[in-house]
Order: sequence, then structure tokens, then C-alpha cells
Amino acid sequence: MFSKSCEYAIRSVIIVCQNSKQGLKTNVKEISERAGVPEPYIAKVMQILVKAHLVQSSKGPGGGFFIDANNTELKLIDVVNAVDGDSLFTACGLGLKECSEKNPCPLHDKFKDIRNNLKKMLMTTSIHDLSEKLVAFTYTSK
Amino acid sequence: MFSKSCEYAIRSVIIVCQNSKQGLKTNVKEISERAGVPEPYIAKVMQILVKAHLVQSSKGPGGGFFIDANNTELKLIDVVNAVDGDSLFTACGLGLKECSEKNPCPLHDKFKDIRNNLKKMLMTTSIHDLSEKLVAFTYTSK
DNA sequence: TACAAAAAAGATATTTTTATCTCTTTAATA
DNA sequence: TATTAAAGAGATAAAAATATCTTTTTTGTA
Repeated sequence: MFSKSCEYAIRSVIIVCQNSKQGLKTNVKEISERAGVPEPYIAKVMQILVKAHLVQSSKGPGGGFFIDANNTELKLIDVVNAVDGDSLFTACGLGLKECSEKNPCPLHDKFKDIRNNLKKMLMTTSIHDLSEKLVAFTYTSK
Repeated sequence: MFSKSCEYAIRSVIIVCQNSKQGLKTNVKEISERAGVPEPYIAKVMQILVKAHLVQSSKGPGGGFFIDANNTELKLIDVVNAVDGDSLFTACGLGLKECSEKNPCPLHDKFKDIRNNLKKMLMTTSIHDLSEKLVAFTYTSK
């Protein structure tokens, strides 16, 4: 469904969010360990999230990633969009260039429903809520 | 959503199905042209579909791919499963190894709904129906 | 039976994604 | 001010997906 980069990003953002609620910053090493993702790889992915202003970062000793206190409405879709773009919600299910509302491929409407469901779910799922539910979960990739 | 191989497969199967209704076989060249997919690539993908018994093939002059007359209940999910497997319906949305019904990740239930919708759609969409609706559509990849 | 047309099989090449490594910049603090 | 811990940036490497090429097998037909 999502790219690995995106899965990693979601898991990482949840952890950063948890720490941020306690006023803590999270460095790449901790993200790597707790999210179960390779350290140099997630370092790159975090750069994307910082550039998209979904998380903030500070350099130097004691630095790390955090989520701004006023950025309380961060949604899952923001992370997905930043990392994977919006092709999941917009591209034709059959990969057809000409497929559109005006010129729908035969699967167009069926796919639209599915994608709209997915989009709605991602738009209404807040990272903050997830970070509260997920405390007990161990992140280990396949 | 689907791999390119899978998108190609769906488009190709629809074309083969159309021809099969008129008792015609479809060779790789025709599939390539009408589905807008690279010829040597779709040749490989068709082998997967033949091995999965979703389409039949015959070699030699006048040969090609066709769908058995009694295989009238071919569904979209059969093609997706043969080419992409079932990870889209079974894998954790966050890529977590331990996520399961018993030990659900925080997104588990929300993803389950989406995936079940998708699965239901694919299970109820017949290739034969699609092949009738899609006659006018031009297949051109992005 | 020889030829030609077609899929099958296997090898190779290219591109994209995933992953890692090295060096630079920033900033806290001893 | 020197050291150190951290992110940022850029280069490189490995793996997977996509694409192509070559050879073999099958089969219809002249």
C-alpha cells in the first residue's frame, strides 16, 4: 500500500510525537531503535518530513526531532503525502494516462470509492491519537 | 496500489477476454499494442497468468492466449493475486511483523476496513464485465 | 518433412527503491 | 575556545522491479 519509506515515516512520527508530548526531542538513534528502522535510512526520511514542516529538528548536542506544540492537528495523510505523494488517491488503478472523471476507465468509479475511503481514513486519523494508542506496541519490521 | 506488472496484467486479460468471446486468440504483439505495454515484458507476465490457469495459451502459428469458455467467473482478484500476491489484503499497513488480529497495531482496524472494501470490490468485479464496458477505452500508460 | 509463427524459458540490462557511508554544518557545554 | 553530539547534504552501494534480448520448444501448414 505504502512505500517502505512511508511506513518507516509513520512509525517514526508516532514515536517523535510521543516524546514531544513530554517535551523531549528524539534523535535518529532512538527513532531507529524504537521504530525498528535502519538508522541512515530513516535519517534521510526525516529530512523529508522536516522540509515538509511536519516535524521540526534542532542540531547539536541534545538536539533531535520534535513536533511543534501548536502543530496538534497532524494527520496521517500529511505524512503519506509528504513521502509518497498523492498518487495513491489520484492515479488510475489500471495506470491509464487518459483515465479521468470525463473519460473514466471501466474500473474508475469502483476505484474511486476505495480511494476515497482510504483518503477519508487518513485525513481523520491523527498522529497524536495514534501515539497514545501505540505506546505498548513493539515496532519490528518484517 | 498495484505493481506495474499487475496493471499490465489486468489490461491484458481484459483484451484477451474480449477476443475470447469472439473465439479469437490474442498474441503478445496484439496485447502489447492494444494494452499499451512493452511486448517482451507482457510476454513474461502472461506466463504467470498461464501458470496460474487464469488464461490458456497455445503455441505455434495461429496460437496465442485465450480464456477458456467455462472459465466465465474470472474475477479481478484472481489476476491481482496471481501477480502481486495477497500482501495488499493481509500485510500490516505500517509494515509491522507482529501486527495481527490478536496483537493489532493502532491502525489495524482502520486498515482492515479499507482492505476489506478493496478485497470485496476485486472479488465482485468480473473480467468479463470489464471487457464489455471497456471496448472504447484506449490503453496508454503514463 | 521443412518452414514459419507463436509461446516458453533463461539470461541480461536498466531503472527505481532501499540502504549505507562520508563529510559538513550547527550548537550546546566543559 | 575546543570538544562533542546532533542533523543535513551528497555520494555510493545493494536489492528489487521493470524491461529487453536470445534461444528453445511447440505446432500449424505448405
